[in-house]
Amino acid sequence: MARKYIDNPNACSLVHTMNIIGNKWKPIILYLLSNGSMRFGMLNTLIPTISKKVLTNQLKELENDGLLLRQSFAEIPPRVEYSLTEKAVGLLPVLKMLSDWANDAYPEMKFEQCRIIENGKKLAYNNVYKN
Amino acid sequence: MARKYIDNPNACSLVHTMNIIGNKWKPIILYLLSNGSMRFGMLNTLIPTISKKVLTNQLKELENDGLLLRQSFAEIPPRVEYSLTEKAVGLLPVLKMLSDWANDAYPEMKFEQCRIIENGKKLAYNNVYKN
DNA sequence: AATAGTGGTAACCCAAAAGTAACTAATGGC
DNA sequence: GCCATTAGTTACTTTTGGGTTACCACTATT
Repeated sequence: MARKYIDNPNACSLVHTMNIIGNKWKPIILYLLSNGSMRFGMLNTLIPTISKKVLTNQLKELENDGLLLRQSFAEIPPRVEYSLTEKAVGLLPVLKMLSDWANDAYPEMKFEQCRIIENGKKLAYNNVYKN
Repeated sequence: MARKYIDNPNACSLVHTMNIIGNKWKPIILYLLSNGSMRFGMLNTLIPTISKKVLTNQLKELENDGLLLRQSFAEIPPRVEYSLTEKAVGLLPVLKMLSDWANDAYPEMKFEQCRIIENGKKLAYNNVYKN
């Protein structure tokens, strides 16, 4: 009687990956931070539809999972910089592949080019997220 | 005054990808089906912790997004076979990279090897999911 | 004296996702 | 005549994720 093997050596780690980044906001956060470190308020501005509470929460979880580095400066008003860890940097090419896949698999969707411009101090990215 | 560009040409398609596969069950379903087509009951058995209602739902969504092919045979008792579309096959290497990344980034987790064995007709995979 | 600016937190609410248990249709086998 | 079998569905409950508003601490600026 023949044996049939169903082999998923990767299913469990895949589940883990999805637990870490498979939600509404985290891939975007990682993508934004791939441009370099960024302050909390900047992230909040660049993702205008996220609430502060949720952004705080996502950042905390990403930090706990070792994907983000959080640097808090003792200044007034406060300044907190978030940046990617090595782990997270290793994930970027895969995220790129995921988005490339979508562009390829759903050409009819013509995904927007999310180019966001900061001009000078604050006004420019204000302009952008107002649009 | 220097302009600073924050470029995410991929953010939107990435969001789309996450909407399609970024949840608890879908990557596992795709991974299981990468071994070939499979019946509803088999999927239900191999993912013992999913409820039938949710499995039905996930399969329906995957089918609607063009990742799964559903073949229903007019037999009694009913037989329904699910298999991957070309789109989904194109996604497999990326899923592989995601799981490889987790294995690499979290070596301390020592993810289980999810090897599931079907022996003959039914008993074997019964044995497996009972464990 | 008042206000703006920053990175949060606390209390509360809501909708969507997921889980549970019972039920169905149609047939073959006992 | 009765049960097992399969791929669901239905109705109901629970859990989760996310959203909203208000508030705080501390200082520089007006």
